[in-house]
Amino acid sequence: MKTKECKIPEATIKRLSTYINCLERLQVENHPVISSELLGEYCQVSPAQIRKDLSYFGEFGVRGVGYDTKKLEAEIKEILGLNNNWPTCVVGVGKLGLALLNFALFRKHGFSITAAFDSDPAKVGTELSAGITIQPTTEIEQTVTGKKILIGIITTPADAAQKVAEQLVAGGIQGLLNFAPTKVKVPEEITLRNVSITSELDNLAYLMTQKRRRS
Amino acid sequence: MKTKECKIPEATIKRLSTYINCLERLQVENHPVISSELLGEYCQVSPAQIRKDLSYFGEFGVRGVGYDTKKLEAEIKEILGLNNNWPTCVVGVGKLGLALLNFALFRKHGFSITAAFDSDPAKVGTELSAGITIQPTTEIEQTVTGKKILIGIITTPADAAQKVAEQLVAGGIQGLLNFAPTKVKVPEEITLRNVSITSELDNLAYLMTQKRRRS
DNA sequence: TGGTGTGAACAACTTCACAGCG
DNA sequence: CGCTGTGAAGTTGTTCACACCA
Repeated sequence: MKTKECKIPEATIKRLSTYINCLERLQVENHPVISSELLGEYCQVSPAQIRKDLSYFGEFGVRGVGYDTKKLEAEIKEILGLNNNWPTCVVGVGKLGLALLNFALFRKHGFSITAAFDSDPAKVGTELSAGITIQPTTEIEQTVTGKKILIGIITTPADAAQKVAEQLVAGGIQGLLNFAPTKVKVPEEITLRNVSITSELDNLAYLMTQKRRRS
Repeated sequence: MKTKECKIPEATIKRLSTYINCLERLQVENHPVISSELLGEYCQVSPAQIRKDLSYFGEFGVRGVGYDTKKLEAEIKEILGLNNNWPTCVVGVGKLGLALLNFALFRKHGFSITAAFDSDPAKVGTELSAGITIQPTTEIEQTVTGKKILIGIITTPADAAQKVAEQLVAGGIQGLLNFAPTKVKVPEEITLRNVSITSELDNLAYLMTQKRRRS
């Protein structure tokens, strides 16, 4: 056992998240116990990789048997901090913003969206599900502070992203997930992830072009 | 010069995509030429990394000066294969699907969405912008074949994703981008990328939990 | 016996440091 | 003189192979 809580590869964290999804599916399909071999097949990761990933955090398996799916899922959620409740808000209620607001999996992972903002006066005042009403972006700072919101999801157009990020920071946000197609800059005490949807497609185009050129 | 077209790190490809975005912004902001130093600041990548990334594909800069922003953008687009026209379709016209259908940046990168499918009879027949009408998922195979669609974007719920993937493959698709929160499996000649939105948030939660525990 | 946990070998990626050129 | 292009050094992440234990 090591349980050294530092120097964990970022890639490991990314995979932990996919293990959760697979473990949920495995429970539904009535697998109370699973080996790293089979789990690897399910989530397309090598068995050695899975064992290594888990070994950073402790010993969760039983030798000669495997892992208890339910227990392991709970352990990973604990590791990732998904057992907390994370008050979250969305800025930019376009199609993408709405998609995220309605995304059931978020709630299951501990993220509860408690506010939504948009700069369009026509949208402001619209009641979304569960008592959330779209507020104007001018109220970002005070609402984030008042509701103690910790995570902000930015789904605005590129040109609004930086300003919105600054408003969220001013309100005391601790983490930001930015879907706008431009990178935003925030003070380094804020945890930030820039997600680029286009780059995924670009990547696909590159791989396909390679295959085409090779043949 | 090397121009060895193999063994390019996947991370490099991901970054090329972000360079394009920055270069576009730089042109708007009237920078005809840029050094790796400054470009690095813009897209939050080290200057050495940028030079190394580009050196895999050729020599695009002028020593003592820097890179021509416009030319470099064009070169990178060529490298990624974004100067082709990629006929693309979307399966699953929920909020996320609609967001992608309306995403202007896709067209700029050469992806033209030419069909949309949904299993909900209430949605079938709805005309989206530019002459695209939502078709039933039963027509996936024949439409993909008929319109010679090369890329499929899956934005269905998890339980429909695998079946949809198989229908797209049957129609002759060459690349798949899967947004459904489950991994799909396809023959290995198909280029596949699974995108997990939840895992981005999970990642954020982990990083924030770490910070909290440390302090 | 069978599958985990893990150090040690290996592979991939990033940074350094400086030669080379406009 | 300044900034690119790049081998070589350093760092980070993955796979191997086997000890160990239910």
